[in-house]
Amino acid sequence: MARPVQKRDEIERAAVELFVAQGIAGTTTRQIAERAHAAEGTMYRYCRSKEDFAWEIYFGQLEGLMGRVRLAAGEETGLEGQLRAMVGVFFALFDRDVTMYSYLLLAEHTLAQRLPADFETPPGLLLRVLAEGKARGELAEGVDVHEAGALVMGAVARLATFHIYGRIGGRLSERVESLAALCWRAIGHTANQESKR
Amino acid sequence: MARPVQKRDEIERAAVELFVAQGIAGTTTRQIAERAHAAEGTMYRYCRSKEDFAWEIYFGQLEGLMGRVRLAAGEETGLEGQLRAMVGVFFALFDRDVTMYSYLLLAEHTLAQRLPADFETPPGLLLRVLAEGKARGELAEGVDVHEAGALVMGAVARLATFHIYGRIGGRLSERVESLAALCWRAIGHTANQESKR
Amino acid sequence: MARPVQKRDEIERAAVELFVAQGIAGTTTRQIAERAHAAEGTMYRYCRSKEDFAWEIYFGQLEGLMGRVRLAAGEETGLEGQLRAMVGVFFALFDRDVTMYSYLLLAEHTLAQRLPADFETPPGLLLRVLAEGKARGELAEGVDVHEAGALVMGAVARLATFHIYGRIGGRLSERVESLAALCWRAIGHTANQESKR
Amino acid sequence: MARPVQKRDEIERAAVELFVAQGIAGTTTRQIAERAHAAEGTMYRYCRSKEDFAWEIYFGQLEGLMGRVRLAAGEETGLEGQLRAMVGVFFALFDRDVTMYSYLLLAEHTLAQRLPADFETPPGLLLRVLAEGKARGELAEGVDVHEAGALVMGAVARLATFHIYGRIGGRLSERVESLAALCWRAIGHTANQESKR
DNA sequence: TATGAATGAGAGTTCATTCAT
DNA sequence: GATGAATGAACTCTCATTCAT
Repeated sequence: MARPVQKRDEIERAAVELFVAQGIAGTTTRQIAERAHAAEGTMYRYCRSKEDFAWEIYFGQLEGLMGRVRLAAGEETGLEGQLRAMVGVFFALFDRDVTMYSYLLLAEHTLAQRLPADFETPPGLLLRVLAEGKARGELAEGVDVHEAGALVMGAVARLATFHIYGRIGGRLSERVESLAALCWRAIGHTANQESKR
Repeated sequence: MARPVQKRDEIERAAVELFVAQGIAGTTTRQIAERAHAAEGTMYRYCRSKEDFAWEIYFGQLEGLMGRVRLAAGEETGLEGQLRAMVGVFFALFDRDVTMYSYLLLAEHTLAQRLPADFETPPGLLLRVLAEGKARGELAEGVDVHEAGALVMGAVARLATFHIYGRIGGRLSERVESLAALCWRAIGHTANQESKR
Repeated sequence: MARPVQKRDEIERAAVELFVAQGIAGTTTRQIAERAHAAEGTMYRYCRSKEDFAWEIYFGQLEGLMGRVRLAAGEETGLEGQLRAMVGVFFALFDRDVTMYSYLLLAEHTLAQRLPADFETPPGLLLRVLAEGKARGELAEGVDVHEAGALVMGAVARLATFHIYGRIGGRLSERVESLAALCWRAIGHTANQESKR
Repeated sequence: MARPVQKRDEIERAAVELFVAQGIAGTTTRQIAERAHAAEGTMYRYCRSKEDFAWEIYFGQLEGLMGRVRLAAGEETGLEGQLRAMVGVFFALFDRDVTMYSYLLLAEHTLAQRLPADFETPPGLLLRVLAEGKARGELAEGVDVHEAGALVMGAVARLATFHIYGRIGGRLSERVESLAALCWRAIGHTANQESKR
């Protein structure tokens, strides 16, 4: 009977953009309101505090991302395929919404601590997948799961950073194959693996 | 003449610890003073503003780190050795002072933009070293320099994160060899490289 | 044509209850709306502002009360009877609607100043009645009208307060006789008065 | 070594004056600061919130008052003398500091609820003294303690109100004798008491 | 008539900074 | 050099009020 909700999405988007550029604590509610062409009070219809708002956006997006990553990884049977699929999901998000990707990266240091203890994060899932792959003998001999995980997760995050800071251009999706191959060469068990070292 | 600049170090340390835990904007001068057992006004004998303080610490530490990285890389001639040496410097800092390592990592998103345009950062140096190595034919065929850089830089940063969040323990210095080897298998040119793929 | 001004009463009641519990300034329109099961904007169909609303309720109720007090006092000729009648009216209101009684008491400090200069308030009427009684020789010798008024008005107000805070129970109407007698003993002129002191 | 505390008293006084005139919720921190010739932030060196500030002033003053009332009542042995002494303390406070007296009166409706359960308030003490007097046979026959208490407490409070609103002038201390006598006539047991009624 | 999303002035509070001591 | 009381701009958040539905 009253007017329909109109401003919520704009405010959320404005907030994320500013959070990414200036940090959460460094962003003022006035800046958010201005960028969203809304009044300062309006965002408080959707949250109890700025921190709360930041958290809800983070959690909602992370849940969605994790769902997609799990789905993608689940469709593959081999470790190599799983890694490629996961990288693909991350880079797809990057290409579709750099800002949100950056927000998830940035919020990791601040907000991830508030996640429920049993919530599986991207690094957590990756480490699990690698451990399972190792159990199936798909990891190269002597490779530590955590080092492998750091390598893959780090490569994905860093390549995104390189893109954000303008060191590379184009779509990250186009680099899924080559980056996954790079990683696989480091950690994967292949037929002629034994001849190495 | 005894005890000049007595409180400076305590304040600096307190500040960095809090910056790492809460972000720069999220840390108050009062918190810093309390943790350093100093008065609120004291830090202003050493700087003009909180942001200034954060910047000076960042810049000073980064300069020191870069000096050591350059030195270490300069003592090697081959790319493989250079990479191992650089990883060694990063992990040595981590083992000696996790807080400062974390601060440099965190400040990258905020303060790195204020660096002089010609200042070479860790990723910048790494990419240069990789490019030079590639020119010497030391990179595996078809490997993109930026992807290689993302992989190495990312692996280093992520393994530190894993340590900070308690996924792994021990000293990172003990992992220099294995992590460098992992990276090298992904990107390095070796004799039996041709047989791969 | 059915149900005109449907929500007004509910809103008015909710408002008074909250005003009594939290003060007028301390009560929000949202609280009123919630308690009245109405929308936030609805009360503005009945008034121009919250303060206005508080005032209108106060003035309307006070007018009604004053009418009843005047009527009751007018039916008596002697001072003793007049006082008893007035106390009776106050306590009748208390028993019928504690909330409204409390509201009139509370609003005295805030809203009474906005009353027209010629508006007769309960203490004003009481003092006038006492002064007229004194002129008829019905007040004990040497008794100051204002002190007598303070005693009667104060006793009435305080006994109500005692009830509200749970110090006494039962209906105040049952105490009209005894309290009026108490007061009369203090201030009234009786045959054997001279023997006192 | 830093400058000495200078503003606290001015701020407290300004706050109480405004609280009395406009209520606690109706007074803004900006108004307090202006009236105290202090900055807005200064009051937050002495309290955690405006409500807190109001409470601390209330509690401190009430404690002091109760101490004086108890002392005064304790110096008397008969009920009549005790009542006169208590009225004296109340009126002495009124004459010395009307504002504070008014504040204690006003805050009764709002803040008294936060008092510890075992805290004895003025009405509480009065009722206790009356009950003890009654046990000693000093109360007139058939007089209810609560009605007597309401009469005394109410008379004291109302006379002050009459003064505040300009109905009477002069010092209330000069009325201690006459008001106490009035009250005593209503409730006290005297030799020729039996002849009454 | 009633709703409740939106508003924005202004509230309470924080906090980087200054400066008398 | 060091202190911490004081400052006041700017912050987060509230809430009386408006108005499209």
